[in-house]
Amino acid sequence: MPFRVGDKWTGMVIRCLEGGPRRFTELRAPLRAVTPKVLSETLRAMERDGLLTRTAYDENPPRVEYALTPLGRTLIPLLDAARAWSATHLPHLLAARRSHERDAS
Amino acid sequence: MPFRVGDKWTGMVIRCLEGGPRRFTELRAPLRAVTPKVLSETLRAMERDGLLTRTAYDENPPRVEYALTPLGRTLIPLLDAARAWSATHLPHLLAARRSHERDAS
DNA sequence: AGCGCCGATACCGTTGAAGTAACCGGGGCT
DNA sequence: AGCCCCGGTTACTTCAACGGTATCGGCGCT
Repeated sequence: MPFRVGDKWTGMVIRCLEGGPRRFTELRAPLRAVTPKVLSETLRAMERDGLLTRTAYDENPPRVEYALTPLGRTLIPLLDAARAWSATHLPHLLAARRSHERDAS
Repeated sequence: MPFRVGDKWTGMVIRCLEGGPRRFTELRAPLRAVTPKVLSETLRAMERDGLLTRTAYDENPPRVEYALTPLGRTLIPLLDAARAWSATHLPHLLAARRSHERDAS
């Protein structure tokens, strides 16, 4: 794929926007670990790819809202599928990994 | 996710193994661009995670077969879904990207 | 002896995503 | 004046993935 849904943050941004538009700081709150720089890079890349829209309101304090486009929403089922896979199979994978660590030790 | 299906090669390896076990050089052939080093790194990581098995036959010349485990096969539907998404929506995404490039120029 | 096959491994360099820390401007509040 | 809020930007650094080239060991073939 020529773009990275597998980016560290793209998927989580989509999850946060599922329920409707969110502001920059509203995105930062649930994603504690993301720095403003990385978040703004992620958002700009997603806007460039037509996955979300950025709307600035000329108010005070400034307000900027990010919202998924229909194209962005088409990714939700894929994320759901990935999440379902993780719920079902990730324990097996981690168990396999641990047993290999045991072999090595 | 704590492991990278989004790795550059993991998905393609799964595709190549869908139809049955393959040897190291049989994997290299369809994946022309992959160097032996990167392929063996990918395969070892996948084996560690229980996605495939490695079987060495003590013959001459040496023969090693890689085969998907049941766990590895559970990823195939996800790859199918990703491929279907690409077929349907990737053109839209690329079109959006191009129109942003035009804005910038 | 020299060469090739197979399945790698060693060493080293490049690249790009991600993280860290600091700062900015415009407005309002005290 | 000094501080906070919001929505970022800039410069610098770190780190793992990826890639290129060279090489290895065991064996057989000629």
